[in-house]
This record gives sequence, C-alpha cells and structure tokens, in this order.
Amino acid sequence: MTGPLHDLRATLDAALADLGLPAPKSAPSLEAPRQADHGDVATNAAMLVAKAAGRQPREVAQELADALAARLGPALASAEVAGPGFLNLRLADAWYIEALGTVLAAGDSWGGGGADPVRRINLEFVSANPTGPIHVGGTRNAAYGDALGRILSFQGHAVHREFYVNDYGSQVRRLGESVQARARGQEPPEGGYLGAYVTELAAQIEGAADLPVDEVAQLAVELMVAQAQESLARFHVIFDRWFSERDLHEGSPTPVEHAFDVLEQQGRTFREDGALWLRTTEFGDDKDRVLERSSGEHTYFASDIAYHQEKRERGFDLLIDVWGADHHGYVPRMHAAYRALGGGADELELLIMQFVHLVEGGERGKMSKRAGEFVTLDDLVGDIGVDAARWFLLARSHDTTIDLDLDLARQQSSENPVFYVQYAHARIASVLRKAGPELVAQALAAGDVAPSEGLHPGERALLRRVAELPDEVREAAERRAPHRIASYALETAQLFSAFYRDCQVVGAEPQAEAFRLRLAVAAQRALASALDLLGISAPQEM
RNA sequence: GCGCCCGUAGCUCAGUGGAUAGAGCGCUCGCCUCCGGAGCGAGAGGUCGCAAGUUCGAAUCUUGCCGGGCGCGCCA
Repeated sequence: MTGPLHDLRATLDAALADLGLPAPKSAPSLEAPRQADHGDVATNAAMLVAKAAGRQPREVAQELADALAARLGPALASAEVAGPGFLNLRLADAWYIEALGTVLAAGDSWGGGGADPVRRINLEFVSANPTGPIHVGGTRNAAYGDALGRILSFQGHAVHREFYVNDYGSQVRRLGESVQARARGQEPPEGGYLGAYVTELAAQIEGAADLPVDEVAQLAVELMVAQAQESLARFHVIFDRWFSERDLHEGSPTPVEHAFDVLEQQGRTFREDGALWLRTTEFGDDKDRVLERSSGEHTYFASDIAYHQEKRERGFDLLIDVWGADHHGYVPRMHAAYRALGGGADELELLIMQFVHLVEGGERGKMSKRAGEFVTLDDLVGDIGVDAARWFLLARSHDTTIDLDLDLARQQSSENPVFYVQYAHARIASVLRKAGPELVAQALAAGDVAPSEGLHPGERALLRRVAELPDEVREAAERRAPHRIASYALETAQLFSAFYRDCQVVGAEPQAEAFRLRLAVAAQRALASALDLLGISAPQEM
C-alpha cells in the first residue's frame, strides 16, 4: 500500500535509521495532534528510541528533526521538539498538493488494496435458525458480517460469505409440529413455535394438516430460508453459499462420520457411559464434550465440527465465524475441537456480537422471543430504512451492547448522523454539478495547482483526513472493526462542512477553484467508499 | 461458583501507552443579500466504576474489588 502518509512514515523510519540508534520496540506514532498549534503531525519516535539508547529524549528528538529536515526538504515547513520529547511537524503546502495528486490518481480504489498476504477467507455469519424470521440480533450480525466482508474484500482478500442453515434436528421437527397444529386449528405443542408466521406457514403449505410431519417441517424450513434470503437481499446482504446442515448427514461416509474418523485418527476421542466423547480439555476447554449420545444420536456439536472440517478441506486460509452473544460460552469448545481436528490455532476466529436493544420514546422495547413477539429485520428496515438501520447497527463496536434509538434513526435531518454523512456527499455532488463537467475535468487534469494565497487550514484538515483513508481501512480490517469506518465517515463529513463554509469553491480565483474542485472530488470519493464499505447508499441528491 | 462482554459528559457511544479525554443526541445562545438553511457556529456539561501496581507518561497494560449483561446440558 502506498500513499502520502505511508511515504511519510517510511521517511520517518529512514530518518530514525540515520541516527544510528537501536530500532524502537513498538512502531512510533505518526498522528495529527489534538492541539492544532502542535503542528500537522506529531511523533513520539524520539521517546521510544531514547530509552533503549540511554539518551535524553528531547536531545534525540532534535537530531531526528534535523534528519527529517534533510530528507523531506521543502515538503517540511518546520519541526519542533515539544514536551517530554514529542516532535511536532508542520508540512508545507507542497506536501499537501502532491498528496492530493496521489489520492486522485488512485481514483475509486483510493483506500483499498494492501492485503499482504492475500488470504482466502471463509466468512460465516447470521446463520440464524430457519425456525423463525430474522430478528434484530440477526440483523446486527448481518450488517456486521457484511461490512467486515466488504472491508476485507476492499483490501484485496478473497472473501467467501456463507450462511449455515440449521435445517436438521429436533428444532426443525418442532417447527413442523407447530405448523401442522396451526393447520389443524390447534395450539402448537409444548415448547413449539408461537409466532404469527407459523400460522402463515400453515396457510402456505398445501395439505399441511395431513402430510407427514417431517415433510411439513422440510417445506416450512424451505419457506423460511427463502424468506431469509429475500429479507437479507433487501438489506443488501448477499451470501455466496447457504450451507445446509442436512448435507452433513448424507452420503457415505457422511461428513459427520468423516469428522469422527479424523478426530479418532488424531487420538482425541473416547467412549464412556455408552457415549462418544471428544477430549476438548486437551485444548483448554472446561470439560470434555459428547459427540454421539448413548442413544446413538449425534449432538449439534458434532454437526458443527463436521461443518468446520468441511470448510477446512475446501482450502481456506482463515475461517471467521460471527456468533451471537448467547453462544459465547461455546467458543472454547469450538476452538478446542478445531485444534483436535489438527487445525492451527490461528486459522479459526470466532467473533461475538453483543445484543441490541431498541429504544423508543426513551424506553427499551421488550422483545420476548418466547411469546413470539420480537422485532424482525423486516420490521426494522420497514420502520427506519436500510441505510439508517445499517448505520446504527454498525456505528458501534461489535463487543458492546447497543441501544438503538428509533426516534433518532427515523429523523431525516442533520440530527441523524447517517443523514448528515449522506447529505455531505450529496452536497459535494451539487457543487460539482454547479461547476459543470468541463470545469471539473479541467481541474482533475490540472495537476499541482493551489490557491495563490496558500492553503486554508480547513483545506489541509480535510485533505489530511482523506489521505488517511487507507490507514483507517487497514485498522478496521485488522481489528474486525467496521465501526471505525462509520466514525471516519462522520468526521470526514464534518471536515467537508467546515471546508465548504470557509472556502468558496465555484467562482473562486481560477487556481483556488481548480484546487478546491480537486479536493471536493477526493472528499466525495472518500465518503462514497466509506459508505459503500458499510453498505450504505451515497446519494447524488437528496 | 466459574467463564466471556461492558462500566468514559444528562443519554447513546468513540478513543487498546502520549501533550489540555472526544463525537452524536439533548440543553443554552447566535447565524439566512453568499456554491444545498434538509445547513453552520459558539457555550455549558467529565473523580474515564473504585483501589493498588507497571511506566518518563495509563481511559488504555496487570491484580483485586464493586456494578450491569450473557453463558455455563448426552438441548439446538
């Protein structure tokens, strides 16, 4: 990955090497300081290096300043030592102007690429039981998994998206029994499914009252899966594969039997009390787990192991599963099982999504799944729309529970952050329309132009943020943290608004107009990319 | 009891070793002869749950406590 900031970091590393001191243990910071009067970028490099060298940090910082001045030449306006040994750098307009050229040259791909090495990743998410509609928890999982997939793909990884369909076992039979009961005008049995959708399924399945219950169950599951596919597609979430759990129990040997063979060859299984066990405690689990009950039936865990073995054999470098918080207790045994199969500890990543509470009128809504009253993906999207739903589900870290304020999400004004970001994008489009395609094309071809009076601080700040996109994408990818992209989009929109307020674009003196049109295009692309990574639309007008 | 996640402004949350801790909402006060006012600006508001420790430096790392959520089946 290249870019102006990447180049600056490389220069910093080189300047540090010039000093002939031992390399720092951790990478030096290179960030915009909070205080504007601390310059454009600041680094703690001298403090990190000075300790190991037994030198005074401020002294080392001054030597580093000299080395950087020599390497950067006119691109560096000033370098000052501050505080305990920070080095505050002020970059010349020339640096910014060249940076803008680099950003624009990358076109729509600015911020992307950089995957090294490129990995083949299987990303499994949602995987909601097909015994009911997808609810808000599954919706968060869908938004998160999809955005993570978009980010990893943007970086250049080969991402395969998969939904594991639990269409096998006792719960499916229970769904069939519930549907059949409704078809007969009866209440579902104890422990059955109570939602209104069960009655709808009964009406959709011809002969549901009289068909064998297993057949009713299969038809019901097929309808539920089709419904999930439609809902997710409307939510802009598309999977490469819907993997059927049933397939793990077919063939000879079945994938489950095959997985058992693998585990046995690895010497990880044993029989006790008539059951087949997996010694997961060898890999850090609290207790060993049953694979095959004394009754001869396989556990759900057995299916899951077989599924992961199957994914392994398809040749991925990395398996990522996105699970709901209610399954987090299951993480240690799955990791243990994967290693028992012979897999590497770093080949399987299990990510846990925390819960979502919907808030309306300042109160948390009650979502009792047992009573069959819960807010579904379709309900949420119908209420606040795809873009707002995705924004509010993605703007927070996946490992914190969130309260989603429906009143705020519904607002079509700048009080709503997603609207604010989209508005900034549309406003840039409006400015570019005002300028007209010819003027914009000329500006893009103009090369290193700049306002004759020098750059405005608002121009520097916006450009700086646009230049940071690759770093933000990399951080979001490495930390599996799409919410960073949402923060980035909001900040970039704010910086554009400030720039727009302070700097007249269309009608400014020709040099300034050309530079500002170039900057507007770059900012628009950065906003569009950020929104696209979140699966949110970037409108030309609103 | 054990395990995982969380505790930062009135509310919802960013911030995984750097300087005076940020944003959105809410609240108060301003701004329409000016490229989109569906907008913009300013302000008030904080013992970063508590206490020790590591460090030149801790919201961030360690340990212990307190509080909240979730999970601990030969269920799926």
